[in-house]
Formats: sequence, structure tokens, C-alpha cells
Amino acid sequence: MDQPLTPSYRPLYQQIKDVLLERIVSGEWAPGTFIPSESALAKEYGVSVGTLRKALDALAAEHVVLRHQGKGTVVATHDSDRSLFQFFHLVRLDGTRTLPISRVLIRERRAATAQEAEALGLRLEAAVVHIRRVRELEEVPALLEDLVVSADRFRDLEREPQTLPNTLYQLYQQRFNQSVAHAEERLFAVAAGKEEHRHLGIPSGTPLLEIHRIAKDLQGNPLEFRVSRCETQNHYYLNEL
Amino acid sequence: MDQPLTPSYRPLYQQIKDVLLERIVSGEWAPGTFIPSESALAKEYGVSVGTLRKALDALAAEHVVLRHQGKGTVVATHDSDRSLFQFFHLVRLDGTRTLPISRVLIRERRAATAQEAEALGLRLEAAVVHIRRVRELEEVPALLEDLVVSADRFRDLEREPQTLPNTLYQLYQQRFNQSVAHAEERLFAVAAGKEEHRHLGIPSGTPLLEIHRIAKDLQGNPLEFRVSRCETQNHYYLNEL
DNA sequence: TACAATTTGTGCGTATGTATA
DNA sequence: ATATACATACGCACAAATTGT
Repeated sequence: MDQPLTPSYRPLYQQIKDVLLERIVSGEWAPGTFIPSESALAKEYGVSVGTLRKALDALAAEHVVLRHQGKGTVVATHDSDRSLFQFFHLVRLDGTRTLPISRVLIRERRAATAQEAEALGLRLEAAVVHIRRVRELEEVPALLEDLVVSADRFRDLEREPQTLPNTLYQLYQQRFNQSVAHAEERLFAVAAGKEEHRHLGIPSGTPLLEIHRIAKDLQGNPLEFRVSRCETQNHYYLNEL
Repeated sequence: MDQPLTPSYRPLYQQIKDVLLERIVSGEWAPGTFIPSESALAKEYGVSVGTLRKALDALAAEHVVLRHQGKGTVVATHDSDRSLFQFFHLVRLDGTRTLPISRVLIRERRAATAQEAEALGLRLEAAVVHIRRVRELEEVPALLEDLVVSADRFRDLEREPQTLPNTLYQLYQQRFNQSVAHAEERLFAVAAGKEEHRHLGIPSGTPLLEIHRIAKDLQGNPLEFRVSRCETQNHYYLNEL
């Protein structure tokens, strides 16, 4: 009747999956590179190909790796088409999806606020890097975005690289070996304030979509806390269930 | 290089999956009932158990069926715990999730508007059933909701049953054999109007979350178009990616 | 163009473990 | 205890996609 908190055993394919994930997290298999073939890995771990397949299938289902018949299995990157829109849900009214262009307004190292520390699981006043950007879709300012990451994990991000790329998650992955795998988004409706008026060119008081996102790494640890305020006259937030 | 629009062949397990789905859609296997065992179905279709398993696993991944070790495979219903929150994303600020109580304001048969006809794939002026409800979370009015369905597919819904249940999707499933399997939600931020002021007790102009949902059946045909306006002082819309 | 080698995808069969009734 | 059903694990054969010879 009772269910043990720690299951008495974990299926073999799950154990294999954990080991493979660890080799990815550790950086041994970098994003974008091909990992050894099923048969090679099966031999290495002394399990059947079927068992190893099941482990890889599970990782593929979580978008950790991508599999290509005839080629091999590659560690997912944030520039592969799938992954690209996994965390970007803003769509133009006509249904087309484009990635936004960013203009950085603030880039600083400072102490975390209580909300930020709580979201990132840091102690109060821990050092964070704070970035504020305006993001434009098709030349139209659409989003005012504030994000913070741990200054320890993302050392010198407030200075290097000099110009930030458009898609930060690629930078996290390539420069800091931190892959954003999951995220939790909380959506609110708020009224535009002076900042939004200034940067998005909309009247104060206009209803905006406010998105609080906690981005998490492969193991579920919070990596980044991000608050976006979006104008919803020209686009909307799409969620497929 | 080219990719055929119609793949030259479909894998066996996908064909089996289609056939099984058809038996569910047709009503032969009703929601809540157990379907035959893997081995029985494998024998019936003359395929291996492994192949049949793969078909059932795919259906389970889409929440069409639920599998229970030692018991069997059951067709999903809208009152099973998982499914219950698949389409309800409003969460209280403290993180608890409760299902709302509904109070019906309008229940009528009328012609579809252009927007409604487009969303449901009906011709202009097609007959629909329109329902407006106020939904309360923990005694607090949180949502003003308008929904329309085809009056043909949901015959007499404007009259029977006399009192509508709280979770309409269960009714759709039990009374009309229409299962909501997928949905597409589009989120906007809007200002509260007089109706929201009256029914939700909030000042006009308050920013609200507006959710346009198109609910689809197992085959992807639109079943219901729903517009919800939600107050986000006491709760938020949660999306896990 | 043809062919071979490699890698993942599909399909079959079997044995054993675990959960349920 | 027994029977049933799903879950895990093994092994093998062949198909399909990719790459290089």
C-alpha cells in the first residue's frame, strides 16, 4: 500500500539515462557534438542495445538530445530549430513567429532583491548580474525585459562579451556550459508604467502581459529569473496543450 | 532531398495506433473503460506485443489512455487527476490549485459571430450554443467566461441538462462522446469593462488576462471556442516548459 | 552511379519482474 | 497462492537514412 519515498530500485534504463545525462552536464559531451553510437554505449555499459535505446529515447523526449537516423545522436543546442521556439511563445497576430531583436538598456552587477534571491534559490543580497533589454519584433518594440542570473555562476557576464547576442541561452550554453532545459512561466496582467511608456511607446496604463520565468538547467536548478512585460496589440502568447 | 508530402509508408505501430484511436473515437471503447490487454490486441491484429506496446505507449504519451501495471489500460476521462488540470492553468498566489465553482449567467442558442465561426470551422451564422459563466476560486470571483460550441454537435445543450456541471468537458465526453484532447490558447492583456466590473467586482480599466482557447477533439477538429477574462491579483496563469 | 559501412528506426520473439485483483 | 496485465531486459534481423569510397 505504501509507496517508498526512495524506490527500492531504479530500472536499468533510468540508471543509464542518469549516467548519460551526467556526462552531458559535466561537459564531456558538449552541445552540438555527437555522442557514441547506441551499440558502442551498450557495449561500454554492458547492457543490451534495447535498454540503451530506451535511455536515449527518454533523453530525446526531454529535448536533451536529438536523434538522426543514419547520422547519430547529437546533444541539443539552443540554435537548433526545435529548441529555438521552446521558450519563446510570442506570436504575431498573423500567426508568424519571428525571434526578436534586442537592445540592451542596463547591464550591471548588483545585489539580489528578495524576490530574485527567492526565485534563484540564492541567499539574500547575493551578487547577481542584471540585464534590461527592449526587444523588437519586426521593428516594433514589443517587450521590456529584466533578467538576473547568479554572478557566481555567470562570472563577468556584466562585462564580457562586450556585445550580448540576441539569444542569451546560446551564450549561457557555449560560454558557461549552462543549458536551459526547463522553465516555469507565471503570467499576469498589469498596467504599463513610465518605463514601458518610454521604451515601448505606449500610454501609461495600457494593459500588458507580464511573464515571470524561472529557467532551469538539466537537473532542475534555477539558472535565470526573467520578467518580461509584453504589449499585446500586435501579438499574443501562444500555448499548445 | 525532397520529402514526400504523403510518406510512402507508415510504420506498423503507427497504423495500429490509428486503428486503436479510431475504436476509441467511435465510442466502441468508452472513456473510463478498460481496453483489451496487450497480448489480446497483439493476437487480434497479428503483430508482436512489442509493436502493440509501442502504439499504446504513444497513445499514453498523448494522454488518450492511462496505463496501470497489473490492472490494464483505461481510456482517459476528464475526471482523472492528471487530465483534470491539463486544461486549467490558473493557480492561486500561494501555489495551490483548486477547480473553480461556476455560476451560469447566459445559456442560449444563437447564430455564430464571424470570430466564432472562424475558430470552430463553421460557416457564418451557423447555430451555436453560447454559455457565459462566472467562475469562483475559493469564494472569490476570478473569471468571466464565454464559450460557444456547435449546436449541431451538441444538440439541446442549451436546455439539457437543466443544471450544468462544473467541469463541462466531462459532460461533453459522457453525453456527446466528444473528448477534448488538445487545445490552443492565445493570451492577451486587456482592460476590464462594465461586464467584468459588474460580475467580478473589480474597477473598470483593471488589467485582465484574456485567454482565447480552441479546444480540439482526438482528431484535431475544433470542438469549443472559449474566451476567459481573468483577474490576476489573487492568482496567475502557470505554464511549465 | 554504384556500393559499402555506419547509425538509427522498426519489428519480432522470449524471459523475467512487479503490481493488481 | 494464482492468474492477469503491464514493465523491464535481452537478443536478433532487417529497413531506411547518411556518409564516404
